[in-house]
Amino acid sequence: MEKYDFLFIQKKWQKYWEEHNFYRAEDFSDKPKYYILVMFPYPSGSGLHVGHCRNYIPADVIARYKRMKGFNVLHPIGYDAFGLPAENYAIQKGIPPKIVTQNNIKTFRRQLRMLGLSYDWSREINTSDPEYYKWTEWFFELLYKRGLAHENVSSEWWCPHCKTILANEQVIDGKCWRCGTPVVKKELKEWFFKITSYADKLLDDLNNIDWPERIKSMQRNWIGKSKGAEVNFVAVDPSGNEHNVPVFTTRVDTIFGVTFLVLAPEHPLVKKVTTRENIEKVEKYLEDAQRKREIDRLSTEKEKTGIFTGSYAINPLNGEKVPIYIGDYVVYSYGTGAVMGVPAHDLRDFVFAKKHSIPIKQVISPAGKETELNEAYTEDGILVNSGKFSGLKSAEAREKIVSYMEEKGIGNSIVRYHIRDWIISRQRYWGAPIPIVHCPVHGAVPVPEEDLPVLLPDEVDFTPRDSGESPLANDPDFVNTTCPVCGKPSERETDTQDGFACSSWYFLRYADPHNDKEPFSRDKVNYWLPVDLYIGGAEHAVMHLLYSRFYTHVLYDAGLIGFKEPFKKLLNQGMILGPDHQKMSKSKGNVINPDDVIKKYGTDTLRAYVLFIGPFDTDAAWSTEGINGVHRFINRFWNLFANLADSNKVLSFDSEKEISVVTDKWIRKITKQMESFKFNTMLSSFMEWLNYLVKISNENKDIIYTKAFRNSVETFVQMIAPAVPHVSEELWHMLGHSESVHLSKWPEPKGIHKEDKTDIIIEVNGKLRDKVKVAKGLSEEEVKEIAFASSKVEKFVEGKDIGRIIFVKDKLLNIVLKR
RNA sequence: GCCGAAGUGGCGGAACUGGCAGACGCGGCGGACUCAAAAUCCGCAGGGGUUCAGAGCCCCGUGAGGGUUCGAUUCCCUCCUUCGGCACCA
Repeated sequence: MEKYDFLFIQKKWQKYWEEHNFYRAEDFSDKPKYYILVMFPYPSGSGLHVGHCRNYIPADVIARYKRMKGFNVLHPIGYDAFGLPAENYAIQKGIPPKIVTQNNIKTFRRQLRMLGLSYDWSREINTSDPEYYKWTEWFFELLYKRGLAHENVSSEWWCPHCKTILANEQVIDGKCWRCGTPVVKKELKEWFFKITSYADKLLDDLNNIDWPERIKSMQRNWIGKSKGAEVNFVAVDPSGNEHNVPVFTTRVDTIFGVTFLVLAPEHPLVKKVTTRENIEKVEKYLEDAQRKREIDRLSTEKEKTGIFTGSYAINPLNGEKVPIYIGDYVVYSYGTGAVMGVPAHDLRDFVFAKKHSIPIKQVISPAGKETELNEAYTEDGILVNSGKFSGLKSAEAREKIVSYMEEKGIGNSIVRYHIRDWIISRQRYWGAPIPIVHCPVHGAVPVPEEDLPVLLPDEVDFTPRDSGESPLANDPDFVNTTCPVCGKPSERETDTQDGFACSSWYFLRYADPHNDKEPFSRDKVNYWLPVDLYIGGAEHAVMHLLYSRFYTHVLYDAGLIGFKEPFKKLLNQGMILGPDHQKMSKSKGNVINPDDVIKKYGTDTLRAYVLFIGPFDTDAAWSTEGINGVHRFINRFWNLFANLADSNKVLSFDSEKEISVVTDKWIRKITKQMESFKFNTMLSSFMEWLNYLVKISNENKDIIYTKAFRNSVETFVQMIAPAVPHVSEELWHMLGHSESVHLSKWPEPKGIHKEDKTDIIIEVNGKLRDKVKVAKGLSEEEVKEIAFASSKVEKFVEGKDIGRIIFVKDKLLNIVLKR
């Protein structure tokens, strides 16, 4: 018998598939389309790791399965090649990023091919290729033309290690998302994309996509919509001048309960309203607040400190005079930087009021009358002490009060968002240039479309700078140009685009990757998109996944595509942890390299193990013993099935029907598991199926020569082919087929009926007491008779009164005793 | 604090719509093969009790407590723990 030579087999079939152009996606075929996409890799120097496998292998299984089911499958791959690590590595080694990236891509390509992934390689893309980034630039201009890109001088987060400005989404816990260095504020001129004008659309359409709730809730959170009102309080400064102080509130129904006002320390009014006798204390407080912020911005200590300014403000609704405080629990960048204090109905205000002995005035009550308050009552209720609004319910009061304020010109309804515009400028070399020319006369002018792409110069010192200036600024050949409008000497924009700009549209390019006239043909994109299934890590929840949705919405509004949401269904794969249950990292020395695993066990074992390791969307630890078990499984079916290879003996036994029944059962079960992405239990099913086949062939050596057994084996091989494509292809041919198993049709159950017996569970008081094998379809009376004949049942029933009988046909009989 | 996910043997994890808890795999134990070991193959195995022993039989058991139900890992309530996210958001 032939030995299972996995390295030979995988090499042989990978070559065969490539030579015969398997897996090419056909534009506009008659078959139904299925677009399955994995988040494309960043080609780092360390190559592919097992984490990639957790995503790419299951995706490939689905792609192969869908092909067998008759779909026209698009399963593409490419490289998210612009970005800091390649550049940093390049700086370290003195090699241009372009070369570094090319080398890394070569490694990735080799490793991806080794995994036997069924990509359509003819559609491979690379975001750092001018043929690609030409269109990244083109989209920048599209956004610019649609009024969605603007330039602003502002103070934003800067990573001192990466030496670039970051978008808000890319600052995590006050640290750079890439390198973990604490960020600082830096004032620079930046380009912004107006994602804020899509906040509502991005929020609303979350309801129309099949994504994990976790990701949706993170996006909702990030967009952070809150409806409320802006109320104009009037502050009176020490010289008697009046100043307007708008405050933002979501609980305008509590407005009659305002007993103080708090300004953020940075609020410009602070200096104006502070009275002479308070000025010293206030200045000290501001200084302390400043220092505190720098020292521990992340402190969980939430003491409500504050200080009185000495001045008062008028509540425009009831004319009451309330003291103005300064407090650092008020954030200047959110809302108006000023808050009305309603201690009776807000937890923080309550604490603040207690601390500063400010009166607490109840205006909301659950029952509609004043009650004793020991803590803030933050629920909705019925208004009390609220003038003509008393007696209204909170929700109604909010509407009435807002209309009243609008009428009087003292306030209005307003919607606030947490999300801010997306800063696109990066002060780094290795990215897509921003296609803008700064003309002394015409200002920022987009580069004419026919002149795109603005090429990234090769010969340049790409070391990043602390100055906030891009390395490109030091290349006169790049910088100096003429204005596209007037021809006057002008300077190019030297910042490059955030790498996320490149990845915000790559899934569209796969539909038409070689188009040099436009980013994609509308027809092709409308044929292939939206993506039916997108698989990738959850870490991109509010970065890539939000930006891509934004681009897609913009393209829809621009009439370039016929759909608003890019990814119909999203799945997040779990992480693969080291054998020590820790995140894999070089420093911990617990990194598993796929190359080594393949050398030892072959690609099919790696694939099967990654599928078997645990539920697809949860983290799982790598186990050397675990992979051994899976390898053993593959060897076991190889050994059994290979027996049939050269034989054309055909025998016939009575037990054949049972084999067909079992085969049918597994077809149904495995298909279901495949459809619901339960790869771990799918592998278990194959193991059980094999255990059955082994068992019956141990009982009777000749059973393997029956038609039913051979059919079961062939069905097994076909169905496991998406998971372990090489060994199944080899066995399929050994079993006498000349066409690829991957071109065969996914097996359907033949509808062979199970034996007409079934196990019925007999319970007494809901406890299992006996199990009987009976003919199917027996009536309650018949089963009852059998049940009461059982000695096991009798023991529990004897001498007791029978209450009722629960009967589930062909399944269970429960005898309930009277108490 | 808020939002989300999850708690099942020694371990990873199964269980359809409320109906046999622990599939499958790992590790463990016993046996076969072998001079021996490895590999391979066959078998056992939730915990406890009863029993000389085995079969058998009984009790307990899905984070804790309560509820609904003939019957709950599954549904409801309260709580605890772990992980992930957001966080003075007014």
